[in-house]
Amino acid sequence: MEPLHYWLMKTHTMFHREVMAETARFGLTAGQPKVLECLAKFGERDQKSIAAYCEIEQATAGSIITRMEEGGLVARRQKPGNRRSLYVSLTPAGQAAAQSVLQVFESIEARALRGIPKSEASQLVYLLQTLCDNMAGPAQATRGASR
Amino acid sequence: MEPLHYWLMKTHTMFHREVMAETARFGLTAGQPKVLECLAKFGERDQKSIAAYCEIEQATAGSIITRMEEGGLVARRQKPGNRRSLYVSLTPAGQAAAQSVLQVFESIEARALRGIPKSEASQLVYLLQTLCDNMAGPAQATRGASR
DNA sequence: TACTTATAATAAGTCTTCTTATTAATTGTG
DNA sequence: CACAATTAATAAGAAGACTTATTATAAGTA
Repeated sequence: MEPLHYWLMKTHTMFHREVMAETARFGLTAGQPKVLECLAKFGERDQKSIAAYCEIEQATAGSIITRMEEGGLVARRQKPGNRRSLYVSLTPAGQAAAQSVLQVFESIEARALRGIPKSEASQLVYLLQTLCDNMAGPAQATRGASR
Repeated sequence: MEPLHYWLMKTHTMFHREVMAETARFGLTAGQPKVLECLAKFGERDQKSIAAYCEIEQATAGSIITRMEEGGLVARRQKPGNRRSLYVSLTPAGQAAAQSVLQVFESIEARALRGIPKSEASQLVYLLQTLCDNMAGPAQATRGASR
């Protein structure tokens, strides 16, 4: 049987593929759904924190946001007192797209979890979180070393 | 708390990031570890089936393999009786790289699973497989419909 | 056998992603 | 206050990923 990382990759890829199949007809491209989700959930945000949420680099976020700005989904503005950060927010068109994206996420997730008891779905999320915590930690469980 | 798909994305991204941190010093780029894993596990293979294992498109696999061929990791050849498919196999250098990749995969996976009982790790894989099956199935659980 | 359909790979174009380097602004320290 | 260090964004260049279209080969059918 294939190892854990194979299924991690496959599940993620399939989810992404389903999302794109549903959202491409709104004109969204690969990087955009997550950015829309982020802005819908947290509101106006600077590019650095959008990148962090989406698990991509700042430069990548910047180019995706530029394309979204050109497409009229988001707007960038400066806030008084901080001329360094750029704050990104949804335009009305962006809000509409974001709502569609959230619905698509929900419906695909519901479909993926079909037949799985709620307790096991929670267990799944818990395990994934634990994996992330472990990977974020020191490379070796060097018992007391690290930092 | 973030929804399932967020953790799916994050776990996958972190795993990939760790893999690249360990393999980039061998000169491997992002798409190559999975191709090496595929060839190490299954031996000589045509590009279509490599793409299927890696969950990428054929055209993408082609360009990754071209780069790997230029780097001396793999070789392409035709088999008598089939002038359509190209069969890809590891060179000695590719086999060495593949062994390193398999070790890296194993060690990161072990680290990610630190503290998680074996039974729960199996449960995790089972759940991920179920998600894949569900997503591959019909879009609506139309109770008896499908095909 | 000839024609149609299907299959494997490649080509071209766009977008995503990364890394490294640069620029501008902010913060911290002497 | 002036200078150094940090931080946010952008620029540039390479690789990966997708889509659509093309080419060559193979298979199926009339």
